[in-house]
Amino acid sequence: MELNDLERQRAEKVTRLQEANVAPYPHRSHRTHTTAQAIAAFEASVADGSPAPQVTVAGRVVSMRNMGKLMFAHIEDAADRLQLFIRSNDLGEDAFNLLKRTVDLGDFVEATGTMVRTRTGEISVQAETVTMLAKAITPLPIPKELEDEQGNITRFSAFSDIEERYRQRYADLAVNREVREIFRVRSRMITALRSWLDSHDYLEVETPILQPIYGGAAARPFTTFHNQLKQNLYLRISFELYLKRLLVGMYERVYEIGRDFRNEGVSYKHNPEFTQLELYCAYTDLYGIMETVEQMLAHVAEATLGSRQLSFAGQDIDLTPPWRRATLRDVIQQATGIDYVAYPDADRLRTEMRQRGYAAASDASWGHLVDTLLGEAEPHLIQPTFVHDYPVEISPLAKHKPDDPTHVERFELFVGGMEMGNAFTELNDPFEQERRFVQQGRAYEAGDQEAQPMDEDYLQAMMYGMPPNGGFGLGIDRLAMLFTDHRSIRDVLLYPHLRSRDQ
RNA sequence: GGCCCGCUAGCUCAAUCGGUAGAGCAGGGGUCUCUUAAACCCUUGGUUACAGGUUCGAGUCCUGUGCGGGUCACCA
Repeated sequence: MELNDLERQRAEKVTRLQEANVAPYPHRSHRTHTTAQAIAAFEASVADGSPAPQVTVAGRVVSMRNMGKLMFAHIEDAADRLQLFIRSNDLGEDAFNLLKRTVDLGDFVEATGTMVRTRTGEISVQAETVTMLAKAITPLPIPKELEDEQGNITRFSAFSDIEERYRQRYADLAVNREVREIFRVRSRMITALRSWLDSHDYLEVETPILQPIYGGAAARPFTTFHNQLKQNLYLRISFELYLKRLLVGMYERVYEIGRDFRNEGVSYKHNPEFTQLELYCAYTDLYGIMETVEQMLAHVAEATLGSRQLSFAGQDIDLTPPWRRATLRDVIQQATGIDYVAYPDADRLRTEMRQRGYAAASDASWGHLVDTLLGEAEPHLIQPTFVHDYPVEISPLAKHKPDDPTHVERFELFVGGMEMGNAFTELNDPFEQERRFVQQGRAYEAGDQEAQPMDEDYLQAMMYGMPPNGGFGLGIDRLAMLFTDHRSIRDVLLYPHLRSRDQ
């Protein structure tokens, strides 16, 4: 370990404790109360006139005010802070002086004593003993805080360097309480999703992450290799094909929450690995899925935030069903003035787009150009909106509309200007599915690296008969962004992907 | 990948036209038995991201590299 000056001073304090026969890292704590429980116990004793409770509390030292033979400190545990009122008289001179010479901000300590109210009215522990639980060596950037009459907290020189916060998330979490809350919200949100799905007869399953053939989405995969089997493998880009095989196997409602991996650009809304919910439901279709999604997410919002209304990027969003439904054609026409149906091939659509001042890559297929146009509309889709009826070219796993073979029964869900999810009436005709795979193969050979490879085993499954069904995929990270009002996916990932830094 | 911005003490930030690298907090030494951004006195701490260049002299100007942020492209 290479230590800087401050760390060296703290390491010396470890030695000082050892010399005084005090363990700097004792095996266990003897906490009897969390800080909140200690305060509650004190208030209860005041209410019924019983003697003030004796407690042992534990936590990280987050502030200290030393006054010679008297010391005030706050400790913080997972939820709250509590003041320690430490007097030389109560501890004994030796113990008090040792504490004074060895304790730093950031250390974990335990204090035993009686709950009291100090002269300024703050509920505190009047400590009889203060024990080191874990000496911190690297100083944590714990900011000073000022709380006004209304309880508003002003922080001074808070740890705010974005890069360091991501790289050393433990330090970020330790000193920025609101960051801890983000991940509590995220966890509640996922719990609520599971609970809703479980109570609607969905079975949670797990499917392979290491796959010999990837598929189910338009994306480039990560590749890896099994040494002993000498087998090339891909990290999954979606769960879709494995989940739909389970409908062949007579489960009617299945879902999985897990990680997808896509070997693509990193941005404020893309991380190389991200969390996805996919669900499949037999005997329903795209329109049934719309209702499922509305009900589910309205429930999740209430269970997580206590409301169906939320605020994201300065805009009020209402998740109360029913949600707006609009065709892709209408949405694009409203945003760009272009009716893509009137330009049914890539050359004509490209020309029209360029005339109207939109970028259109020379090598882009018609489907990609339509997708580019959707990108123009996306930022305007603030309230929850099901954008439905997509061109078949960019939807190889969806069933076409009964009256229009050029479009499929598919929607993408947009909220807050972000794409949140994607759903189809799932294709279950093995002959049609084979033609779509062949078409994708041609696209791949033509240079589309996101085209999906043929999956013979998936076709085999479908040939045994797959019930008509609807499926839905939801970006959990993006939902977390929405629920916590953060515009960067990195803010809702505990450990976002970052480049390695030179040592 | 293109373009723009950033990187200075443990943390948050200064540093004028290119002229001795500073402050607050944290740390160390003191005073102080009801403080709460405690206060007061003294004080340690720097490869200015890295490598090179221009210059008598570079945190500052130039080139390159790294990392991050933004944006465009890509990406359902």
